Amino acid sequence: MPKTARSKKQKPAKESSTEERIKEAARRLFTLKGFAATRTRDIAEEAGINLALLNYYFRSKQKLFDLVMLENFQQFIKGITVNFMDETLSFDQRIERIVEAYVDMLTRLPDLPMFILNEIRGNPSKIAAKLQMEIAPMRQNMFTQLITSNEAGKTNLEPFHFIANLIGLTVFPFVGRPILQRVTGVTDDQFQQYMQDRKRLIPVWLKAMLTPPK
Amino acid sequence: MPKTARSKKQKPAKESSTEERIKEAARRLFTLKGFAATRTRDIAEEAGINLALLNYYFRSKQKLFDLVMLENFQQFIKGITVNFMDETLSFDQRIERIVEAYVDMLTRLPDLPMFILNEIRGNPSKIAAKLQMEIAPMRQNMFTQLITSNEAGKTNLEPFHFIANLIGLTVFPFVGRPILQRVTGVTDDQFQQYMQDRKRLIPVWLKAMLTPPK
DNA sequence: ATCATTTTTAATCATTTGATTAAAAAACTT
DNA sequence: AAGTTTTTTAATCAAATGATTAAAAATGAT
Repeated sequence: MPKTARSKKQKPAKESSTEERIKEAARRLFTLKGFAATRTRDIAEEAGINLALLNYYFRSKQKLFDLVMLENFQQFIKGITVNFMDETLSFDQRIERIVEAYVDMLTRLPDLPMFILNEIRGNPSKIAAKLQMEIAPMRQNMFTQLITSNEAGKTNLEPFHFIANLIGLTVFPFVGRPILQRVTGVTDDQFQQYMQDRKRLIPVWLKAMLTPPK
Repeated sequence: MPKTARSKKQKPAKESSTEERIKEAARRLFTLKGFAATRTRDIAEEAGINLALLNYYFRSKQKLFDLVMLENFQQFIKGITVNFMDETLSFDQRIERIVEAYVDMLTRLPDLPMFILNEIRGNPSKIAAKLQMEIAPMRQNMFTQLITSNEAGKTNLEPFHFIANLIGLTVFPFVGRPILQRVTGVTDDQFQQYMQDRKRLIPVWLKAMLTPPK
């Protein structure tokens, strides 16, 4: 048995311990290929360990997946909540921060959104509850701002559209990158530069959408 | 052997022939769960046929998948090309038509984009060539329009951003629907209505983006 | 050094899964 | 009806795959 409940020995924190190596190998493969297409033997090979160790540390493929999934998921929503709940920022500033945080996160972890979207589709209910909990306060906050703004006559955009546009403009280029790069013919470097540009552009666009011309 | 090359007998066109039933069952499952997660036995059950018939008609799971994949893919890009190459339409009109065609298509086949995105990610090269071919003329056309428009000083938006925004605003709500509905708390009916609204809104937004305030 | 505990390995198991085969059933031809 | 072809089925195969086991190796404690 692996010493789960920290027993006598000290564990070297976050080092490249076997356990950590397996988890990171699993994260790479699961995130890239999904649950069904990932073989436990591939994970073992990627981590450079014996197949049995995977089960020794994590009991089963499913358990390992759930663990990775949870961590990926938390990573994914961290960007929004942190910035959005900062009461010292104006609405516009929050949008700027969220877009920036997201572009940075997606630049580091470009496969994350597809992974999340796939898993949510596969298990509509499993993640759903968690998601709703974590995101509830932000939703409340953003809705309130938009609705009062609408009532004041300054804007006239449904919160649904605003959120769809915010996420769509920010996340989609990463999700659809393979198609997008083919269609537009941009190089990897150019793509990265465009993503950086969007940090500045998306907030401007979103603002423009809030006050449509006609 | 199945009579592939139309032999003596007449095949009842598009009826619910066994072959067609298998293909449609396969399409549903492949599109919903992806290649790896779909079992041939599930397809057989969904189609209400014996497992061996799947191989009798389509040789292998992979062959069946490739067939479905190709048809899905053609379906997916049909909407753009048809409308975009219509020389009698203005640029603005083309955008309106594309958005409308896409929203309608995605309303009918909401799982298609995730399927395409997943498969392209899995086989970067396989589909890529086909995609590039089919889309090349449209790309040429749209780029030309945008670049001349930029040079004339009327706009100043990179074609890359324009295309990313067009696809992002149109396709993403369908891809991210599970998340989006949770976050915003809208019902299925409301979602459909919002998508219909977006046919009108997206072209307006895109136009607004082309002429940014500052 | 000796012993106990933890970690790692090779071998193996049991199930799942894509595919095949041989025979039965159905459809069609004459 | 008899014969031929096409379609369908049940049974089975072979490989892949998740998991387990028993023993070896490594690590730590006394």
